[in-house]
Amino acid sequence: MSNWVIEKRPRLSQLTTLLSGPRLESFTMTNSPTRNEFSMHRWSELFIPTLREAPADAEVASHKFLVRAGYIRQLAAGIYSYLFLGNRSFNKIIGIVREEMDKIGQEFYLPALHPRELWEASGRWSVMGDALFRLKDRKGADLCLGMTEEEVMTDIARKELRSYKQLPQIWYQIQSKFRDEPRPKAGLLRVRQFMMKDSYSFDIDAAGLDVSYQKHYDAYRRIFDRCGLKYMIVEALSGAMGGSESHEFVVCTPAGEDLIVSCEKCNYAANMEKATSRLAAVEDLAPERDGKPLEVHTPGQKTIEDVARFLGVSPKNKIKTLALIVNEVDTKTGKPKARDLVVLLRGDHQLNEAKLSTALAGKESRPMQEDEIKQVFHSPAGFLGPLGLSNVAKTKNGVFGEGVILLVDKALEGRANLISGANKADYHLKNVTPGRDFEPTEYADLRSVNGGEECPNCGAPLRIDTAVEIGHIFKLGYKYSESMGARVLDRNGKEVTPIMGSYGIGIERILTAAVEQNNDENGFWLSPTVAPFEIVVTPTNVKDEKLMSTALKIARQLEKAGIDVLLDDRDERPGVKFKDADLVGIPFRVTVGKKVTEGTVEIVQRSTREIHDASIDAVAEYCQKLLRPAR
RNA sequence: CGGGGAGUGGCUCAGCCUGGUAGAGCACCUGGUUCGGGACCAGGGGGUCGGAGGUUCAAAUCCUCUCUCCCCGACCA
Repeated sequence: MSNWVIEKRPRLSQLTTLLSGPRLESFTMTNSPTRNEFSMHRWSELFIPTLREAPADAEVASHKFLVRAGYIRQLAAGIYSYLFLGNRSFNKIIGIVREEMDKIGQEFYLPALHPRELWEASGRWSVMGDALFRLKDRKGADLCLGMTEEEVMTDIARKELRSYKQLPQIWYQIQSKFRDEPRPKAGLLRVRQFMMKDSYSFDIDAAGLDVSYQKHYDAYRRIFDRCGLKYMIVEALSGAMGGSESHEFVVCTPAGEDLIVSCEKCNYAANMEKATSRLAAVEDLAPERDGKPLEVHTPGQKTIEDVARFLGVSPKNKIKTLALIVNEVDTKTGKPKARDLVVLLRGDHQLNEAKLSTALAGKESRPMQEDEIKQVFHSPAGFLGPLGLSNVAKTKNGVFGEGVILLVDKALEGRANLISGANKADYHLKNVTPGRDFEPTEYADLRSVNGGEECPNCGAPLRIDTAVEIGHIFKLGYKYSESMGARVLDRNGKEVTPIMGSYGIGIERILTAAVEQNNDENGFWLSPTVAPFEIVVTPTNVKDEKLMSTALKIARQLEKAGIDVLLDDRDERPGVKFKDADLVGIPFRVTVGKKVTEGTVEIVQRSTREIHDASIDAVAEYCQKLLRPAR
């Protein structure tokens, strides 16, 4: 019997003895250079259920390949099990995150199950709506599953932090998070349970927060670099409540759901919720007659395009009028109340709901119903405009006064002789000039950027890409520390509220993005730093003792060199083994085949398909050289 | 929540329209021949046809209800 059979891993019965015995610590399963013979990873003994075909319900590449490669299996909509390979890759990603985070902060492990009271203290019990998983315990008390851990972290801070001397603090954890997504999709891209690294910083002042923020910015770059991702850092919306700065780390891929605006020339990049652009000048129409608003008959012309065509003008000279209702809370009674909101945009522009929400200090809005429109405009939809609105609200110190809120996009500021609806069926108005014919409550940036518009920094054309968000950092400000009552004494013995930052990384999104970024028709490849194994050693025929002993020898050499190696010792035809090796994401393959008689084996790079011949004794050295750039 | 689609062996699917008691390919098990890109031959195991109710002598197939999954939209610090 050849020696490789003798050295097989112990059977389960032996294993039990080993695990209960004193050698427990030597039987670890991680990538350890001191691994013993027992821990050699042999494909024939592992559970790596590869599939020839993708499941019918998989659409995006990462979903298809992660299932086919035996990384994951679906348990329910948006809930996945990670099998052996998936978990290994996962743990490597987490390892990198942990190493880099440990350089700037301290790891905690917090509960996933939170009491209602905590989320009521921050106000998010009601704000989060259906996205929050809620449950009751046996006593009927309300609990929820954490989506993020601002509340828990801030709770610790408010109970423990007393003095400026204890600041700054950066606390992080790596934990399952739960979100009851209305529509989970695309495999691991949008799920209901996911692993997240989340960290929180507590500083005495804004300058301190800047430092904590920058530390995260730098750590995130190191993390994503080490994971081998090609990513972008873009400006993001910091939220309506007190936030001042925010960046998203994104990977561009058609499977993504975020829209990213970036400049082709300079380094300007922002997500759609935040992006702005410089607009090319538009020529205003010449005034007609006396230049005052003038009714024109426009029978049945309801859409912007209809009217523009009918009157022979560009949509850029038209005002788009949107009728909305804002949900407010009455400051006196504390009861919810609805308020009319009219938004004006240039005819060819689209409303950006995130920007609108910012302009409304975070309040939610919805389109008006037909009867509400009638009541406010005394006109059917399709012919709405700002003129004739009664009781338009004024702004005092940034606060809206009583009346209808009229928000006008900045692209309309300074324009003249525009066309708007006349608030009368089948009529529009010419010569409408903002500031003269009507006074807005406020001008604001409310529109979405279109591809091809000019970069706000340098004027070069902007492009729009879809992307996956893999990390997000932002300055929270005082939102949680204030509402939950975290206070410390400063240098002067005065009580102050610490300023916070919050920072997240989606662990499965790193894996997903990597697969999206690196795949072909046969499978995908990962950076050696996050691949479940760095090298797979593939003897083409396991019944050939010469091949098999050589393969085993090489695998041992590689392990001794500290390389994470998988030995494909299955009694399968070479084609099957090659196909599987191509599929499962391992970046290098050592093929032990017919060239062994000449004393060489092949080293195949999965990404490029480059083949290098190496002499059997020099394989380890060669592989180390290949792996070095990634490590 | 609105619209669309799909649930039949582990995977991909056929059968349903026109009811007669379930099939293919792959995977799996045994034996044999093979062995550098998902082999071949022979034999074999495996299915409450998503669930419940109804119609019928008889239901994967027709009817009603329901559950689940996928896609588009709404939604999404």
